[in-house]
Amino acid sequence: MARRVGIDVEDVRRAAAELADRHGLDALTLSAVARRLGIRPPSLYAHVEGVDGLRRLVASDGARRLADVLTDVAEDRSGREALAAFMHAYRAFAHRHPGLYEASQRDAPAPAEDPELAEALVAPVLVVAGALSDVGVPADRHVPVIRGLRSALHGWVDLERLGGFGLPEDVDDSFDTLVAMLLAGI
Amino acid sequence: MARRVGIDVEDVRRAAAELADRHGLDALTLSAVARRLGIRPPSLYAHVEGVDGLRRLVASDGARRLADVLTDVAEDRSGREALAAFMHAYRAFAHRHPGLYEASQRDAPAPAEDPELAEALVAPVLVVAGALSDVGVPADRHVPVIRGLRSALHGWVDLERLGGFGLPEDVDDSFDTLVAMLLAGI
DNA sequence: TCGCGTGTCTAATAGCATTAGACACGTCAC
DNA sequence: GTGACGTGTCTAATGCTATTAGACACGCGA
Repeated sequence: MARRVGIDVEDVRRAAAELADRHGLDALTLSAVARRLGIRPPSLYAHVEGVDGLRRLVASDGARRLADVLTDVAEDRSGREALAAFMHAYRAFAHRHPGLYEASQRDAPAPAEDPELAEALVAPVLVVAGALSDVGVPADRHVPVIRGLRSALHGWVDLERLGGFGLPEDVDDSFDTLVAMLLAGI
Repeated sequence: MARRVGIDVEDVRRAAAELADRHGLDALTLSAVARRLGIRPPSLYAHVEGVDGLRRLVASDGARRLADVLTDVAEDRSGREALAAFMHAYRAFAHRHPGLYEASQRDAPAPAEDPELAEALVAPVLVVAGALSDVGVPADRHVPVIRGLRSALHGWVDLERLGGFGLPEDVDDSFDTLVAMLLAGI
């Protein structure tokens, strides 16, 4: 009555990511993942370090995929066009993968614990820094400006997730306004 | 062995708010609140509707207090000065009351369920709208601009809470940059 | 003084994470 | 081919959480 399936960490990651994206990060429990994989909850301890490990797994997956998307979208653009594309890609990722996105911000392992991930996260920063240089932002202002852009984007998608925009005005249009505001403010 | 204390909804609110601010919103459980009040968890059901009710209680308290602070700070100012003061007050509140702030964004009851709260939340919006008019933003652009400001502020304090700003650069200075960026972008 | 409502309690159920320890199965050495 | 070992599962048990049901004490008002 054992060895029914032969689960893999990759299987756990896939199941957890789908669960988080479909039912929210709060629904990401060991029990739910085990149910989905057809095994019992304690069996998961052979693959991840408890529920914290499960969350880290999803978080690093999400962070890496977000970083890849953001790096790619700005690859063959520059200046304002690159920045605008970057911002739209950020929001699009959060919409497509709400669970992965939330996990990537909440539970991402510290750089010291996952140096490979930390390195992957540098790429989009460099891309944005390049675009900022294109539009004349001096290098010593890159960090604060990037922090501001990141805050605005994260805040936007988080408020969308929380249902924070109650008024009937068009949300896509408002996002375009935010992009324009940020580009003008840089 | 009953009627030891004589707890009040206000007592529950106070205990819950302090717990959330000191140990994070995840530590806000019926068990923890009951322990702090010296009663047993089931006794709390006489005051709130389970853990969801507890969270709504904290959330509406936080939302109202945040709205009051924001309304007050911009009261005797106008234009850019009012907007800058508003933004700094927003961040300051989130720092002083991290649990209340997070709850106010995550668990605030829907306007239909708490009309009185919904009305209180209108005040800061009107204040900001007035300041936007001061600096020449047409009324039909107020909603998208306010959404953008709110996103940037929420994203900033959320990333601060999550420990998202890893680099050594000064965070206060970066926030000033964000304020300047937003004011320039409006 | 008696009754009733308020606010507490205990007891019990159920879901979650977690640890300990048993065991089956495939693989690899011989 | 066979035996041992490691991998990955299982059951059993513990503890914490929320929640419901139902008992009961206390004080206030009739």
